[in-house]
Amino acid sequence: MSNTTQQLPTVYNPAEVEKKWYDYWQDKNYFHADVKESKPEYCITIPPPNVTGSLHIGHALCYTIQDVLTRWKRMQGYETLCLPGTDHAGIATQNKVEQQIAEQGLSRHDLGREEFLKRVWAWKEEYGGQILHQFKTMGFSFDWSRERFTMDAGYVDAVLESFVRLFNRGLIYRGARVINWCPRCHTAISDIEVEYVEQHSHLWYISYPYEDGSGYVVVATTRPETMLGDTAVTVNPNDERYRDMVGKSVKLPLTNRMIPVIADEFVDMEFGTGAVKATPAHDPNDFEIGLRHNLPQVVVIGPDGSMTQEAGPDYEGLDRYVAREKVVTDLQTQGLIEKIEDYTHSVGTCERCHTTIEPLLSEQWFCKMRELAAPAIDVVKEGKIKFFPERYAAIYLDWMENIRDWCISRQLWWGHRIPIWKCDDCGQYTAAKSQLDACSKCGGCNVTQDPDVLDTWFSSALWPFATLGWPQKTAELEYFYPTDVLVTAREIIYLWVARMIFSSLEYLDEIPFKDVYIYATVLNEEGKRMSKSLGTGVDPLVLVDKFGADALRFALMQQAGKNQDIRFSDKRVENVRNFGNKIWNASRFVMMNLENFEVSSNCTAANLADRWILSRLNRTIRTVNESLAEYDIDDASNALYEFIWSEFCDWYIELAKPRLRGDDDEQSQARNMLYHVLETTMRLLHPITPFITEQIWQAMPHEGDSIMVARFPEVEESLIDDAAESEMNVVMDIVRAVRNLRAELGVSPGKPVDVRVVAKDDIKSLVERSADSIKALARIGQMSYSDDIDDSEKSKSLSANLAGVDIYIDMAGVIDVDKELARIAAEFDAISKELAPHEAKLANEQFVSRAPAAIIDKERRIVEELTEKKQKLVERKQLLSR
RNA sequence: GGGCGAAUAGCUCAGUUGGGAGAGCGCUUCCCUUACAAGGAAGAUGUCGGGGGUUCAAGUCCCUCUUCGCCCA
Repeated sequence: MSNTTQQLPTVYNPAEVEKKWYDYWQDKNYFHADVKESKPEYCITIPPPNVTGSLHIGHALCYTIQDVLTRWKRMQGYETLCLPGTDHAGIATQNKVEQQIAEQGLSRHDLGREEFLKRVWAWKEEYGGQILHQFKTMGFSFDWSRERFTMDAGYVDAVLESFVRLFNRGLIYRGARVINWCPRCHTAISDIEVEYVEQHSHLWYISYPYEDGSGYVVVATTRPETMLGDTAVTVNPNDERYRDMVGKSVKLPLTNRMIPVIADEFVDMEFGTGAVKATPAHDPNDFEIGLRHNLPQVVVIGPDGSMTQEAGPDYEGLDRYVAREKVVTDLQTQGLIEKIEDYTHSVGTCERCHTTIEPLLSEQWFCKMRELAAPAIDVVKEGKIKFFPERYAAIYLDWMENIRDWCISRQLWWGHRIPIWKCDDCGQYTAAKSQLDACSKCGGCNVTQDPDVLDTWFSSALWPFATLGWPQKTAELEYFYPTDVLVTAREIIYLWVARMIFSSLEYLDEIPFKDVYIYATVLNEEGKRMSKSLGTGVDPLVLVDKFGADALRFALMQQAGKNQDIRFSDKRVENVRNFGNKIWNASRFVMMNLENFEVSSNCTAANLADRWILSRLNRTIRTVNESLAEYDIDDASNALYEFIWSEFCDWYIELAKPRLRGDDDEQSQARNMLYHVLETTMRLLHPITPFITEQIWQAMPHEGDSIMVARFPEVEESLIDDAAESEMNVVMDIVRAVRNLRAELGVSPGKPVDVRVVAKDDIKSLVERSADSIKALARIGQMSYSDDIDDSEKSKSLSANLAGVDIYIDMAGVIDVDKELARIAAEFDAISKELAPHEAKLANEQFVSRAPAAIIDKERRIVEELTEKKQKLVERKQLLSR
């Protein structure tokens, strides 16, 4: 050990060391995992972030969890692979590049498909995957040599392979259904890409006259312009108000069409008048109703958001919102608006461009889901895949059991082009992995490939196995698959977790991962969702600059439990930065005392403090391992925080100080213990705060090249020592009591006080054995013992009364009697208050007869203890009052 | 509308099978004691959201209400 440790700065500076160690780990190739049949494996394929993305706090949380697990398992001796990559993010990426070329006044149509895609690739090469570099700042130990992208060659092959298999199984079909259409992006988008926004609008009540002239039925709607596409009025069959109307026809205002009144259970009798209009081409629910009742589907709003020819000559070509105004005005003119109410409801908007989504009847490719879903339901029901927290399994199952067919086509250019060719001669579709020149059905040459691309989720559903080489039968797939855990956000359960599961079962007949851990949503200090558009986001990299990656990681992990959402604030990270500094200084202290230190392999306790700290250390090791296994990373983090700060630093180091000034044996023992406990603690902490632990570990005597490949601590049960812990608690109580008295007396901290200890039997022996410790920690000059002391002496002293032991500080008669009496009175009240419920329990016959003996004993002990304290206070009061 | 979660110290949150209410931040007092002032020591602070119920015993289990949040429709 060099002397230089003494010159180490008293403040830990993360910026100086973090990059250095990350480079070191990469140089040593520690992140890389290979097929090693002799070793157990552990594998995570990280949920690929969007290639357009940059790191936000939710990512920081999600991927830190994965890195903690990865580092933990690696240290436990598993061949550990954490495989990174990005997702091509069809619509998001395409939008980025469209915005870019729009600055030059160009649209993608001006460039043409081929040229546009070149631009997108160029953009991807230059700006894409920025987030992966940011991951390095966070210290993530991902195997960069295996980085994947959902559009790299091998991955494309996996996508084509899976598509062709599904198509040939008859699970992919073309159909017309109501999908989420973005009139600005001109594409279908998935449910998750729809953001619901509260809007203040109106509820329009429109009268539809009965054909037979017998009056009107009034329907309420939030979208009057769609009435032009109505093909029925729907009521609930149980609704008595309308029972007689079902089967009648009404005249659809502003058109010449007659539409029927039908009955369908779906209708909510409470909404509006209980009668609603059905527009099968512009509402997903009405679409379903339409199918059940064979209603025509009239498309009145086109893909660009303006009214179609079907809307009639008065409206054709008008924007849907202009048409809304006109429809209302025209209806009012005819006296057909019964009333208009204010109404607030959620409106779907495109998450990319915030245009209001148009539910639109559209020809798309769909994937049949029932058959695929069935085995995916079973594996969760049978517990082959477990959710953490468990409750999310129900959410998954509920969605799976009510699954709808999946719209997989997108009217975009950036993505995996759908490998289907349509034959212009026979009209048949053929799916093929490579360019098709002739129709597989009729042999004709007039085949054209479908212009659309696949939903991005179609490809990312293959992530856990496509990244490991599927459809090739690779050694990686054989060895690392199924992966161990998927860590993801709850809104992804349907779109991703579910699809990964059924895809894996379909193509590999195997689950993709054993566990699914759903992490918390990160909120800001006000409890609002962090969002870039709301400006409520926190940039993790700013926090890393300010406090270090370790601090951010630990702060997130402290809150990464199974319950609540996380309210995040800088203050927490700052606090952890201080914790890091504490560790740093504790380490400096230990290292200052390790000159010429030889590591000895065995470390045995020589006294109570040693037994205690080893016991506490091993309890911490147990907690950390057990908690990580259950994804209770908050528990692991807090156990470490508590152990390091409140036990090792506050007590053990202080207890070691006098021993370090003692004889050679004592010194050697203390140094050995300090070294051992600190070194073990660093290994235990490493998965959460990799940088500082490496920095300290490297500065200590150590075996091996890096803490990240050192062995993770395992609990030694034999070192867990209840007796030592309870004895140590007595010692700590005595020290606290003396300090308390000193504080009350206003004795300056440096000045020793003389103390008389009155205790009997085992406590007395304990105090005698631990005298050096107690004297050092409480700054006691002379400490004397006796079985009792006489009243005159008592009256000259200040005292503290603990269980089995009393402490007196001789005041040489200069006690402020009034002050002391007041203190006694206050303590008496406090103890009485504490005692009352326990006495009440024991006075209760029911309790004594029914409660377990151990509990009754415990209550008796409490009462005895408190009563004794009370009694002593009474005596003391009498003494002082004389 | 359906489902889920939350309500504990001024603030942010822990509280495992029911058995003496905890931490961090903030606050008060004292202290630069040779690891650390990003620190140390000593303190103060709670009708565990309201109301019922089960039990010898409820922050913890059950019912109900209120208020927030999320997911789905």
